[in-house]
Parts: sequence; structure tokens; C-alpha cells
Amino acid sequence: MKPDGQALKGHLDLLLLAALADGPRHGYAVKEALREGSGGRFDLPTGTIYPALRRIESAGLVTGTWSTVDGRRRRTYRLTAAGRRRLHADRDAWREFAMAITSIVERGPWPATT
Amino acid sequence: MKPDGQALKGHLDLLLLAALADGPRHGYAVKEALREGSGGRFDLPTGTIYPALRRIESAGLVTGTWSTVDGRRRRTYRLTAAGRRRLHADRDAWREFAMAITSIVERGPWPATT
DNA sequence: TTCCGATAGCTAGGTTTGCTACCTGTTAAC
DNA sequence: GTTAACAGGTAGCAAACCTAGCTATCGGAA
Repeated sequence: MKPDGQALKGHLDLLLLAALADGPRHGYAVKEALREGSGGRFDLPTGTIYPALRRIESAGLVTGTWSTVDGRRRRTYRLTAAGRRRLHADRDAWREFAMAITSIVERGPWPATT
Repeated sequence: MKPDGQALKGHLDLLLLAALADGPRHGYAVKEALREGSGGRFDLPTGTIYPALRRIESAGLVTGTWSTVDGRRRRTYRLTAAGRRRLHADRDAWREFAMAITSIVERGPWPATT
């Protein structure tokens, strides 16, 4: 499926961190994990994934190491302690955010402006 | 509460449309409705609200009319037919989006990369 | 042999869009 | 007289995701 315009803004880091939560993955595997984990909803272009991984790497949330498998260069990322903390914090923030949006959007007519 | 960085990107229009779903409101009332409807979570600055209302107005999703109450200028916005359609579409898109994020974020360790 | 798709990585530049900071003005409270 | 709440607005910044394009390997199809 195609990207959502701006909808992902501010939530991509959470997705990347979540995709690395159970162990190291290289960039392409992160991309596949997000696609499969979302039922095809988040089929993000590599131009979104790779710069974002670099970004959170330089923020100290993940560390990346190079390796070569079958002649293909791979950069494998793993969560740092800070990344894991950020994952938990962002997950909480997401829950709060989603609840707030939902509470506004999923309601019948508003109570009269008291 | 303070703004969420980039988290709102792409979802603000939905909130504005939802705030106007049960009847016309002027800009300031929209701001208050979002603050109250979100339990204080979305206390958006006027510099966010007013330009965004203008934006969705020029997109044909709402229409605005001037009036004066107690010497205060008010611009009251109401949904157009297109705005109501967009509201429904965006609400569906939000549900899908939230489900997709949640399904990635709210899980134990990923199934092994098969 | 050549080509293509999947895998794997990368960058440059554009665009959108919310936020910061600032402004005008009225009414009511202190 | 000053402040707070109400009501509207603009200019310009900055984040960051997306588009478009690039290199390169490997396996299978044509």
C-alpha cells in the first residue's frame, strides 16, 4: 500500500524501534517486518527507511554494524538501552495520542457548547 | 498540554472536521472543543488552528462566514458536503492507521523471520 | 546471453504543515 | 490602569517523509 502523506510524521521512529524490539535486523528486514506486521499497510519506500534508521542511529537509539552476506552489504541495527527506553516512552505516548484522537473522532454529536 | 512535535501531522484536518461535525463553530470554539474533547491533550496554539481552518476552507471542506458578537469579530465555519465526505473517509483512514500502528507496537517479540 | 525482479544500500531535493513568535482589538475583572 | 480571557490574524522556520534516482549482487526467465 502507498504511503499516507503526512500521517506517519512523528510515528516512524516508534515503528522502527518496535521492529527492532525483539532483536537486530538490517534495514531491508525492518522494511519487510513493517510491511508484514501491518498487513501491507506500511510498505515504506527505502528512501524513508534508510535515512530514518541513520537518523535514529545518530540519535543514539540504535547502533549499526556492517557485514557482508552472499556478497551483499548489510547494515544491521540493534536497539541501545536508550532506544529501548525511548520505545517504551513512545509506545505510551502513542497510546495516549491514539486515545485522544479517537475520543474526538469517534463520538456522536458533541455535547452542546456549555 | 503542549503540542506533540510532529505527531499531529496529517491528522489535524480530521480533528478540525470532527470538531465541526455536529454544527458550526467559530475558530476559538473549535480550539476549545479540541482541548476539552481530548482531556487537555490537544491544546493547540491559535497559530495552528486559524491557518489550518483557512486551509481546509480553501480546500472546500468548510465554509466560513463573518459575524460580530459583543463587538468581537467571529468567523464561523460549517462543514460542506465535501467536508462531511472527507470526515467519513478520514475517520476510516484513521481507524485503519491506528490499527496498523497498534498491531506493530503492541506485540511481544516478533515471530521469527521465517 | 541478456534481462528482470528481488535483495540491499544510499543521497538530493522538494513539499507539506504544524509551530513559534508576533501582532490588533474588545470585554471584564482586579 | 493593568491584566486575563476572548477572537482573529500573519510571517517564517524547521522537521521529516516522500519522490526520484543511483549502485550493486544473485537467481531465474527469456
